[in-house]
Amino acid sequence: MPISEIRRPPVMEDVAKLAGVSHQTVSRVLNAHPNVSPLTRERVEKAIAELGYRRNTAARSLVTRQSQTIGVLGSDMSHYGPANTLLGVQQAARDKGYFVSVASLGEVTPTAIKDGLEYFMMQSVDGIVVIVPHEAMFESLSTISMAIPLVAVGFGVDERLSVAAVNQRMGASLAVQHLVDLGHTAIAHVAGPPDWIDAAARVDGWRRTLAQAGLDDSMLIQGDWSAESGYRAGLELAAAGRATALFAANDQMALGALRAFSEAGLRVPQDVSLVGYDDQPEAAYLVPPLTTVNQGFQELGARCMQMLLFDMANGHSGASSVVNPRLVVRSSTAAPNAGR
Amino acid sequence: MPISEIRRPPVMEDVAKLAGVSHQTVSRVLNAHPNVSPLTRERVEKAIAELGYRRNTAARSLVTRQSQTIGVLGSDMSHYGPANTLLGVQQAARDKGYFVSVASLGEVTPTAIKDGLEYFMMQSVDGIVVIVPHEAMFESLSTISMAIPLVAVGFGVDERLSVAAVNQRMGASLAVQHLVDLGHTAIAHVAGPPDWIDAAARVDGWRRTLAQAGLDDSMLIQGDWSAESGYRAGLELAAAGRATALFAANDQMALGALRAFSEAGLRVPQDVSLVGYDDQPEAAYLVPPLTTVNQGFQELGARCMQMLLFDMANGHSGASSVVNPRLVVRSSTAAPNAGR
DNA sequence: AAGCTGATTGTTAGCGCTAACGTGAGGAGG
DNA sequence: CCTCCTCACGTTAGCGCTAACAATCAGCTT
Repeated sequence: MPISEIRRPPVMEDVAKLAGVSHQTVSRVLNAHPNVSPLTRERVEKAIAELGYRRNTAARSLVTRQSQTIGVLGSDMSHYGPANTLLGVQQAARDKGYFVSVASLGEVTPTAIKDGLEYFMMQSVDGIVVIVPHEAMFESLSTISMAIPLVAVGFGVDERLSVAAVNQRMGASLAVQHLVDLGHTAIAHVAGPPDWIDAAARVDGWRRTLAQAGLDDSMLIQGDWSAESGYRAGLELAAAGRATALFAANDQMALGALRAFSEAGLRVPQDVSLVGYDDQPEAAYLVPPLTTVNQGFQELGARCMQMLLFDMANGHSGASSVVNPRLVVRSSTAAPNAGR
Repeated sequence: MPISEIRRPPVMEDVAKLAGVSHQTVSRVLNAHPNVSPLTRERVEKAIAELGYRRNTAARSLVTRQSQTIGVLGSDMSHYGPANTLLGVQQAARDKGYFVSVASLGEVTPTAIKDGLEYFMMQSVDGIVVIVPHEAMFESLSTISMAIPLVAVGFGVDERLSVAAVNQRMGASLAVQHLVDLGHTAIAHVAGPPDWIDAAARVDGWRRTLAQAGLDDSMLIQGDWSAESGYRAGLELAAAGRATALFAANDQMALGALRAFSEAGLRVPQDVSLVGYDDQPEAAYLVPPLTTVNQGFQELGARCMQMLLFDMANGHSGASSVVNPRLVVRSSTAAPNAGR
């Protein structure tokens, strides 16, 4: 009697039958095992092509206990930095033959983080990349004992965690030192949200560089990454009239400050110098073009994957990989009083 | 003899043993089947909690032939629109209890697209969302017969495909009509890359609205979404000195044009009015604040998931869902010659 | 009291794949 | 000429789960 011709995706057995071999031989061909004769291999490959066979990932992971996917846990993906890091990780993962499963945290709380990680454990991902640059994350992560290799991106260095990060303190130093070198002595800073690790590190870098130069570090204004907060900070600074330079913790806040200065009748860079952070593509097209700090996000993602693969092969390393940022000087910075 | 205490994740059988029931009863509890006595349910739940049991997704998908994940195929995720659409889809998927697997196309070619889709088929995703707003994608998609429900985001409407999109023509019309209403008669357009569907639709909207008003549509400049291309377009326009208004196909190009106008000594909006597109958060903080068109990306993502779920339940619908954009008037637009 | 009903639970048989082991043919070595 | 080994394959036994079916037991009906 004829087997009913239900339309269902071909399985290994179908390929085996067509090639006149056992399903195990098909498996061997698929997994590039050595002991298969070239002739058999060829026949199997032809059968695979003919049927359009694709190996069932679920069955495969069930038995191998590996899924060939890495989970990326992120938050605040609407921000430039995290979004681009994700892009970099994705690219790198794909190059290494891994699938990428993404989970976005709505809010950064220990509970949400735990849920996110559980979500990945359920999918039995082979590794996890965490792009959640918040202090809270750092703490949560240390308390959760993970059976799965995990690499955190953008964290401060800590031996309990494998980390890939940009040296934020150095980036901030680069920016502030540039202003100091130009002769500025009253350098303000609009910071990012204090619970962001990167933001805190930039504040720290700003403060240290100032201290080294023997300068005052009292002009710190709290921002939240948004252009709006930069605008408010700029207004405040213009009203106080003390600062001759502003280091903004990202380009968007710099953009906001730019508008505030413009409204207050302050010219950039003649009356006040301005440095951003991130080097978003738009930074070069502001009026005036923005001096800023470039972070290599693509490279960060690649390094991250590299570390993850290492940890996956050799167990947890607790290593860290630090990328150095680069100052990009454009025309929003000049010597103080240049225009007077 | 004692069973060896190898550290391995607990399985259903372990839970069953602890709760004194069969593994099938555990399965029933997990799947919220009706006929389980409250007492048993409670004991099973306690056992699950105690062991920290998590159901193995691979085994589950193997037998149910569903993976509870939807695949998102994207390209150009570094752009504001696609990135935010992804965010919206992710959010929506998560709300509906689905995992999200992301694949990014390096280049938009039929081969790459086919690879991307195969990649998802291998993972046996339950549905696919495509965020690739290129003409090429549109064509490729129609030729590939898909066994898996698929929704395309941001495409033109086509009955072969289920589509969720923003009405780009309407958005462009809104922008251009606003300029016309202000009294402008020489309205230029910097377009996005011609192979982007959205870009083409905006050009079309610009052209139609102009035609309706009996105005000239010869001032079309080709851009590529980047601020840099907007800058070049602005320079070109300033040199020609004919246009009194510019409609840029996105905010970044508008930003570039802004700088070009500033360099050329043209004031916005007194000498030339400027409208952007996307309403990125920064748009409100440019100098001057940018009039632009807001697209609801979150909502787009939600609609998209809604359609996908519908198609997953009822088979391919070929339906389409269109979101209407909104004009946001700020101070980069004014009546022509307002300053003279 | 025998039979029927429905609710609750257990038992069995795979899903498609890989790892471990089994087998037979052919060549090397004694 | 027989053993032993190697290569190339086939056979078998699960991986952890769900769906289908079987079994049990209480509460009714007739």
